[in-house]
Amino acid sequence: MTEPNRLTPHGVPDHQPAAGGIAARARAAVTPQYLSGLNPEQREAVETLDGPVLVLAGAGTGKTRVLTCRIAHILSQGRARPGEILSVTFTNKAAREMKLRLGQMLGHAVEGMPWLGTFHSIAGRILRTHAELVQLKSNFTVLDVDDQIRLLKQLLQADNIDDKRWPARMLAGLIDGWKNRGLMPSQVPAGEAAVFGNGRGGKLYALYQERLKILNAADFGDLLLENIRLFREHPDVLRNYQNRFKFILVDEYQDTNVAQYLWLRLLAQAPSSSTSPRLRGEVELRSNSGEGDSPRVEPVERAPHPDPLPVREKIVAPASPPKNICCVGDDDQSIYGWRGAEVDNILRFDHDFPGAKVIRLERNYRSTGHILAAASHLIAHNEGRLGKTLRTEDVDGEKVTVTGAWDSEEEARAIGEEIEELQRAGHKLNDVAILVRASFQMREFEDRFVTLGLPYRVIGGPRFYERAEIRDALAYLRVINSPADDLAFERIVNVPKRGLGDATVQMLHDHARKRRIPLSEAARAVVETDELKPKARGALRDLIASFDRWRAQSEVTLHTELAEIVLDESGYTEMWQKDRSADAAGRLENLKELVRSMEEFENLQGFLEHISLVMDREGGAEDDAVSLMTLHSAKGLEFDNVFLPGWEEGLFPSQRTLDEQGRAGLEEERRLAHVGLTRARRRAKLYFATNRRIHGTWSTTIPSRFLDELPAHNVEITESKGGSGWGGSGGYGPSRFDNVEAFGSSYTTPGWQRAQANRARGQGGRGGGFDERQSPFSSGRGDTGGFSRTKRAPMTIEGELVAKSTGTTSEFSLDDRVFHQKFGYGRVVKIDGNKLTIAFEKAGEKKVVDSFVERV
DNA sequence: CGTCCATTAGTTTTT
DNA sequence: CTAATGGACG
Repeated sequence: MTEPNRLTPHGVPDHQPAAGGIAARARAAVTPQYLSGLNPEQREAVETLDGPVLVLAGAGTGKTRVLTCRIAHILSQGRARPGEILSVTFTNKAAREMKLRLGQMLGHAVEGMPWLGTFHSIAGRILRTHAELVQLKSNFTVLDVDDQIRLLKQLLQADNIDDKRWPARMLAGLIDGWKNRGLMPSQVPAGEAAVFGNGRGGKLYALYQERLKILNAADFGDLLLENIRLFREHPDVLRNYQNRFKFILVDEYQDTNVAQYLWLRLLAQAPSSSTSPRLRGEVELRSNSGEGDSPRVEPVERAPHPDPLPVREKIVAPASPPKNICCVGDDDQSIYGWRGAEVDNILRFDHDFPGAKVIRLERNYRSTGHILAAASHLIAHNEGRLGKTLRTEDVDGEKVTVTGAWDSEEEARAIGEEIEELQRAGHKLNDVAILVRASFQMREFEDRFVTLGLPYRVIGGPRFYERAEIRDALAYLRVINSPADDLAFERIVNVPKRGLGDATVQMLHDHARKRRIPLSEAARAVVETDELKPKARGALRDLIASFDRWRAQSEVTLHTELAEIVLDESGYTEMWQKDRSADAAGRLENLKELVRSMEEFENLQGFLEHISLVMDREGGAEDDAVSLMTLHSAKGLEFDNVFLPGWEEGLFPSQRTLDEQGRAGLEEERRLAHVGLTRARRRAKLYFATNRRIHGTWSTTIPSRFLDELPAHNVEITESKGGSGWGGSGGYGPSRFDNVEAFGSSYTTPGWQRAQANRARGQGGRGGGFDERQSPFSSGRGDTGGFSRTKRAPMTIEGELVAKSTGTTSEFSLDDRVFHQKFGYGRVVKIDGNKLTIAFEKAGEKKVVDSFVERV
């Protein structure tokens, strides 16, 4: 119906012929062609080159187009050369897409943008050029998560910390969190450092950093953090970059964490003459907290909303002309808060960059009216937002559908059938996506699709370079390239099996530590002694000889050939060829792919430097298949038909997020729902199941509150097409539980009984309706403020009761032994109306509402 | 040193 | 219920 309008909203030349470079075009017309296709707001965002600009770009409003056009504009106006534009994205995919689009727009006039890339790749690149200044060598290794954990395990062992009680994984998470917040070991608040390993968390962080330096390695967080340190300790280096970058562009600004923010801030400061007070401020800040364990002077109080750098306001004097920085983002699509992203960064942009111009892009070119209205109405329930109103000129289209299913199996069956129906109606499977909250939901769909013979592909999952076989292969190459890479050496010393087990490795470690030499060197020495059993000694000798041989060959052989030789001679390929398991063939295929991908790089060194940062596999999208992915990985994508299963309390919004992040968590979940809905161009279909198996046991669920928050006018309740259903009733709506009731007396499962009990206890006969303002189902419910609803199962946020059930006093008494679905068994220690404080045997003390526990 | 069984935990994910 | 990890045994 509206195809033409949707595809090229304003005749925007998405695939402009590459002919006649920008210069020609600029000369030819008053309005260059790349500008003529933009709407007024987009155009303003592109043409406002001076000073700070914040572009609030809602879903589907042409964000990437604005960014690329802006770059084209800067170049064609002669305001900067390609090498003077810093343009950062979060993912390689986004960076690649921008490069591609720029190429299309500019033809071959520009030989790439050297400073267009991800935060990490650009920071890493800067770091490599000045590695010595931060105690690294320019060929430092970027550790993957696996190496990181192994290194931490070693530290824990050396410190005699029970890694059962204090898992290395947890410490890795903490350190990552600190790095995300831009905190060096000395800056970690004492209280936080103490939570790990009986107060040794901070010390371990410091030890870990020390070890990294010895190993000539950096983890992902370091790429930014060490870069920040570099800039702070060496103002001359910083000034060099400040001068170089005339324009800074940032994509997905809502996802920046504190470290990225600080990094940007440093670069965005106006380049200053040598003795700028601002710069001195920066330096002093550093020298205060200095290296080693000098007393920490700078203030780091960071509650409740952490100010990344309290001294900041003094550092950046608003007086100086602000840098030309343009950040593009959408606060409503911030879904990575749990990973350290600070929505705050976008919310306070004009505070940080005084005089910033804020431009809103609100014209949506993607979705139909109903979908957009549903998404907008839903997200309007969030409090902490800058506020945008998306609008479309598209037709209303089909209403968003909500379908209830008996259980997750039926949900999968129903969606499967709908997809087949779409297929029969001539839709491409490539235009269909299923977006789930959590990956465990995918299984059911995969099972179903396999039965149906419906082609599908899973997006996301383990990344290419995270696969064991890829990391093993890389480890071999790393050892060849850098013999001191202990982590790599340790990884492959016994892969494939050579009879060099823990005992041998342990002894190598001892030796290496005593002599302060790398493992491979220790191995060389130990082989000369009789400390090892002849068998192990022989195996180790062979291995060392192999590495010597390969290293010699690497001087004269093409790196791709070398890789083949190594994989072959080490017996690694053979190991997988012998493997009879199902995925062995795929692994061999991946190894081939790895070798193929090496061709893009000059040499081994260059390949290794980039592999961990830019390697991601682009799965063959050639075949027509349904896409199956999490909501998170769907960001930035769009499909004609989007299925959104699992809209149930506890799953979506995720109870865990609510528990851990409270109100902010709920808002983030809601943004996730908003992202999900706005992925759809033509059809958005929501589902909830009444019963779902979680950790193997069935439990009854309640429709998501987000369903209630949809505007009734744009939503249609449909019947499950899955068959067995609930006796063909109207599905979701005021009557649906009644229907179930007639049906359900034959059910005797605990889950069913619990559902009955809950209903009887004044949760009402309705699990929900739509927003009452417009809801045809509403029956005088309370407010819609999100938290104090009455017909909703009580939910707790941060242990606080956010939804009251009835006002009656509790039927529980002190010391009662109770059972809670989530927390298990416990004892009542305090009663406050219907709020109980219970000491759970496993989960500790929690405040819960009485209707969620039963006496046992 | 390697294999097999038991125990345990169990969102979201980029770089 | 499953996948992954760790400990005990051969």
